[in-house]
Amino acid sequence: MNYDHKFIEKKWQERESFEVEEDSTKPKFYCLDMFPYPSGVGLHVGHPRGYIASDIVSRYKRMQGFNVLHPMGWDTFGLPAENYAIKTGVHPKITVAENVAKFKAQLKQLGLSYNWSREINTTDPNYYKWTQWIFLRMFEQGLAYEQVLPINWCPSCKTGLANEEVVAGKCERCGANVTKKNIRQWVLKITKYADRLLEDLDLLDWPEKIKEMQRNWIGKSYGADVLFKLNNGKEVKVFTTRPDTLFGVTLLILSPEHPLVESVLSELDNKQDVINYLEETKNKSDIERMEEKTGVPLSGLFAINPVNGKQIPVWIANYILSSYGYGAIMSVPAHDQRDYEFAKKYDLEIIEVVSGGELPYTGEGNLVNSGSFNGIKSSEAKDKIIKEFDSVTKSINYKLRDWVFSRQRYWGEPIPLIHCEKCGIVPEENIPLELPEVENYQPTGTGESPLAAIKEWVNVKCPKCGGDAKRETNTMPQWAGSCWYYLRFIDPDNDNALVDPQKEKYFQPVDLYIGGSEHAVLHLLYARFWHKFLYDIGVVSTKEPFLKLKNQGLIMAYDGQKMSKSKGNTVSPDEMIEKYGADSLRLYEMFLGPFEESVAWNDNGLIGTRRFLEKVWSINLVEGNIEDRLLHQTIKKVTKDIEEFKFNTAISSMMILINEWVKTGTSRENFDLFLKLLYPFAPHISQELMKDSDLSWPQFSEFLVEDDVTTIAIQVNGKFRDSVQLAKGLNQQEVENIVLEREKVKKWVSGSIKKVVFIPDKLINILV
RNA sequence: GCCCGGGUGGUGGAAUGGUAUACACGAAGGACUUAAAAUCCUUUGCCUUAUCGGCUUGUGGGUUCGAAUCCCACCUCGGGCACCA
Repeated sequence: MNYDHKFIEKKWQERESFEVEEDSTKPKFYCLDMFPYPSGVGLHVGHPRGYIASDIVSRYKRMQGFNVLHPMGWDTFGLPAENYAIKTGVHPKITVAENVAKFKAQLKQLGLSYNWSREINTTDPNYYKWTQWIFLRMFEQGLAYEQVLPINWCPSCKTGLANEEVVAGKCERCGANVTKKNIRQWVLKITKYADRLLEDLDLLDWPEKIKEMQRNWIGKSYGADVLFKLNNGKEVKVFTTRPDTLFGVTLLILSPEHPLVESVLSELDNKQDVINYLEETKNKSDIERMEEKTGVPLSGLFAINPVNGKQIPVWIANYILSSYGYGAIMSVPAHDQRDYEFAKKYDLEIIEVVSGGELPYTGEGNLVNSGSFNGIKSSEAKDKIIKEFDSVTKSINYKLRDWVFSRQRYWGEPIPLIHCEKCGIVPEENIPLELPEVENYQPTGTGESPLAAIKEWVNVKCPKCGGDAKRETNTMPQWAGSCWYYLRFIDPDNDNALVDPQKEKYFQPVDLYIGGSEHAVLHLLYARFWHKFLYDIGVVSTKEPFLKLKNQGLIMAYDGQKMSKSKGNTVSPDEMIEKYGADSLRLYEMFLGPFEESVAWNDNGLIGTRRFLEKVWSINLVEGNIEDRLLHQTIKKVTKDIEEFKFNTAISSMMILINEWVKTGTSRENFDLFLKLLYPFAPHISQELMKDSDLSWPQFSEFLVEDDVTTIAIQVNGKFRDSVQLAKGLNQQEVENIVLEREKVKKWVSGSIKKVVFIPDKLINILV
């Protein structure tokens, strides 16, 4: 009988279902994939790599007796469906439903063992009711606030963006150059959690790389605030990490957006120059602004250095960020690369205060030109200077910015707030506040979303005073729904609570989370923030949502490029499944290379795993239950490899076993043990061939794993010359006697033996 | 510029101080076949006609009885951050 993968895979996919018991007497294992945004083009072979790995672990854990929660859902708010609606007029709801159906069918074909009864969808009002609920709780606690400030603005998507969504000055979604726009927006106070988000990284079993990226993103710096008095009586505060260089300050520089600039304009000798400069910088995108350092003095204004009373000029410059620190700096050209460039360009004073090297020197050294601090090490001078001067105080700064949370687009969760002239901002507690139908999806570009055009939705009565009021028309960003979805899988149909506390205690945290590393500072940081907030208000019982994280490497196209529809280099899993079967595809994706590294796809590789399964299919069964050392060594190896995410070597060790059995045949009992090893990787064929109905993970025999003979490598002067099979446990003298009698060894050993290095059961090295 | 991670046959890769190139693909030769496909067998790092042997894990140095593996310098590829004071 031939191996008919189509028949077998259909049969077992119809037969198997994987619902998880809510039995708290059994140990649980929560194994989660980052849920996808279902795009219109469907999956390519790169997508399922992570899903296959999580499926292997889920099946393996079930076999070990765990109650495995392994759900799947859909992250369906966002721009692609909305842009498609703008182009075609088809409602995003319809597009999303089609795409979800397509993705689901593709995942099912792969034989992935999801708990489908727990499926969720972020655009379902029963789901986003709770996204809105969390927002309202944040609003109550003052963590969601309204502000009008220049923020990152994508002129192509016509919406504001969070810092995390700007990549190298470009919009993360569409690649357009990001500009600044002054609009009203809702902001979440993620900075309140900066320290906890930083410190709790230590609790996590995550790739060091991702943790480091989050640390850098949070960007905690220790230093000092310094208060400079101006000659007009006003004050400017700056942040510095180098209070030890205070005697070298030759300039005070403000960002063009600094509030002081506006207020001193009339006092300046060069008012028109400054106005021209402000106008010029305002019209530039971030990228243009970063091209060259420029600045202009505020003539007539000077500041007094608090450590030595020295008068220094005040400038504005384009390289000073308004969003970091206080939007102003003390400039020390001798010990800062940027300040040095700037001072050279405008021929400004440079004073060396730390000795140690060519300027600009940014390292440690002894202080010079620093009055009574001369000769002190710069590392010690920091604290001494802070202690000495009242206007210099210890301070900490973060790169992390609060999260700009409103989008001027249609396809997102409505922000459940009402603006009342009398009562101010009033929460809409009648949730879900559903997204209304709209005729025109086109973003307005005015700072309002298309929802603003729907008068009957916008105009409401104030829930507090009953007077005329208007709804907030901004929507939530892409990332809102994915901030807490892992909690909803625990209790997807609960209408009274986000999640039942008992169930939450049982299933949380996620034990294993698998997904791409592109979410390192987006989803993974936002979700940790929301989780910590939910912990604070008693909704969840753990400090962190995801205990262990694994990032799958990308699967590159045959040409070494990233797979994408536009490059036309994608490979469809459907085609591969049709031709070789889901089991072969699953094996191949895991066999390709180390899970966390990116690898190039090659259709031909599938032939190898298909041949392997055909060999498995036609193994000769022989009488008697032979004690099979290789089988038990394979059980040990596969078990260890799954635990360590080394799926490629697990499969290669199974191949070695099967290559042996092709020659020798094996017993029914031994074959069933092997099929259980294969089951997590290739579930359909394994079940088809298995006779044993007990699907538990096989144990290896310690006795059978150990060989009683060993191969000893023989080196002469460190060079490998020969090897010999010997019984285990021989001592050096015994091995030496045997080895020195061998012809090959005699040939190389001439003259007296100086030294012998002996590693029991492994190696002998004779030095002559 | 700074911070991570890599560089091993024709290809994907294995080996994290002890026989480098497991496993797989591809290629070459052979068997079966009227023929082809499939399957099976053999060979397959490089140099040397072959043997004997020598060389080989990006490059150069070092530590060690012994280095792909540890240390130093450099080259190179990939990812992240990027005026964060």
